[in-house]
Amino acid sequence: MEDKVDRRVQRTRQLLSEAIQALILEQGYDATTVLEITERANLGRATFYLHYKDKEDLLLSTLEGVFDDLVRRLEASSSKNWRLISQGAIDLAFEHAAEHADLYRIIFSGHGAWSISKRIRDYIASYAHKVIEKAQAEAGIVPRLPAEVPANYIAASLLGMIAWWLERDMPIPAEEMAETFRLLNFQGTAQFLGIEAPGEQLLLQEDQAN
Amino acid sequence: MEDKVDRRVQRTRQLLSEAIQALILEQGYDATTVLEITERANLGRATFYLHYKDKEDLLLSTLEGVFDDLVRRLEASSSKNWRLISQGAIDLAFEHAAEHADLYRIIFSGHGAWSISKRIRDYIASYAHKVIEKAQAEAGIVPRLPAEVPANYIAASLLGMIAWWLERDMPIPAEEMAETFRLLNFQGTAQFLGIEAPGEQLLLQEDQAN
DNA sequence: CAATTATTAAACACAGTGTATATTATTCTA
DNA sequence: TAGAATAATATACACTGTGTTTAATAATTG
Repeated sequence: MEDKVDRRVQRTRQLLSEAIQALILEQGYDATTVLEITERANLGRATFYLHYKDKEDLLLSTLEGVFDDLVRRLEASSSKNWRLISQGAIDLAFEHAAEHADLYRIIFSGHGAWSISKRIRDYIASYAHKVIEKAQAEAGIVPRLPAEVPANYIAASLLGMIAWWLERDMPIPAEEMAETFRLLNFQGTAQFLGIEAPGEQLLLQEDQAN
Repeated sequence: MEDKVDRRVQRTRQLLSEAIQALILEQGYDATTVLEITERANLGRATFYLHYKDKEDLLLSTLEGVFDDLVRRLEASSSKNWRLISQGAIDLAFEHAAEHADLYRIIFSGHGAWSISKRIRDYIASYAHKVIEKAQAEAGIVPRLPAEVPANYIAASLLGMIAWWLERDMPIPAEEMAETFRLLNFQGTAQFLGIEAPGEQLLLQEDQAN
């Protein structure tokens, strides 16, 4: 499609992108300088400023790509059935994180990537928002809370689980994590405490130790 | 107790602490310089380095205080009954965030405060870990997951809800947020979707719209 | 009051940033 | 494949902010 971009530009951007990723993982965001990035990429420092405003600009445009990829795959997996949608989206989230683990680590490591992290969270929340409303309409449920609240709860807990999982170097396979997350998120944590949840009268069957 | 600290030192640290908070809220962490901090505090720039290594050092020691306060209050509210403990801890978390909203905003705004944010999360997770194990032992439940997983799930979702709540300028009172969090966290989100949760055969009674 | 300790301004070397320029190298395209 | 267009480069420059040192001054302590 867009073959009009000069090869040199493609090459330069690619090299800078790779260099900043490697350096951030090695030394952290703050410790990484533009000079180091261009040295690692084997480019002149002035070249950097031909393409990016500053370090953050380069990092954001690097992460942007991964985020777009996630969005594309989520939209592509859309089906009519919202149950399958939410099921698939959760699978996809963990798969995608595993696939781009290094970049996700940069995102979750906080520095510099905060705006991206927030955008991902907001995107997931709005995605969850849609699913919730669709499901509620279908089931004829009268919402007890504005959908925004559970939507953000879902986004925060999902990202939190992914962050924790990556920090621990993914000790559990992605599918299992997705399953575990569904268990915790749909059913709640009460099942682990052997209690009925407070506030609402909801009966939970609990496993009995034998 | 520790009255041995020179008044001038107390005053200087206090002023620097206040100055950096105000400036970060006004301009963000990165944009704030040591010179600006000392000007705002009406102190010489050299004085800064008599007390702190750098900007981050000052910020961390500022936030440390708030974190210690939270921990102290959590330990103080300890009772024998773990149900009350977890109930009270959640209330306390939202109250404390509301009370120190500005500082929490700095923490959640990512920059510079990441290590504090992580420490708070880890502390909450270990707190939840203890509660889960106590509850499981008491109820004779055979854990289906290592307690670390639900513990981190709880920590992430709690902090996520607090962050969201502060970002939206606390549109809901703290007690209500705590109640909402308990609802979502203990019972899960399935109740909002009108489904039984997947993976496990667990019967949920759902509200029927009339 | 005298001793101690904190604050201060000033000057310094330094690291990193972002821009401008003239030259060289690569690529596009006709 | 030659010529036009564009990209990369080295170098130099001004600038901002950092962190340290020094010697003089001020505040606190006992």
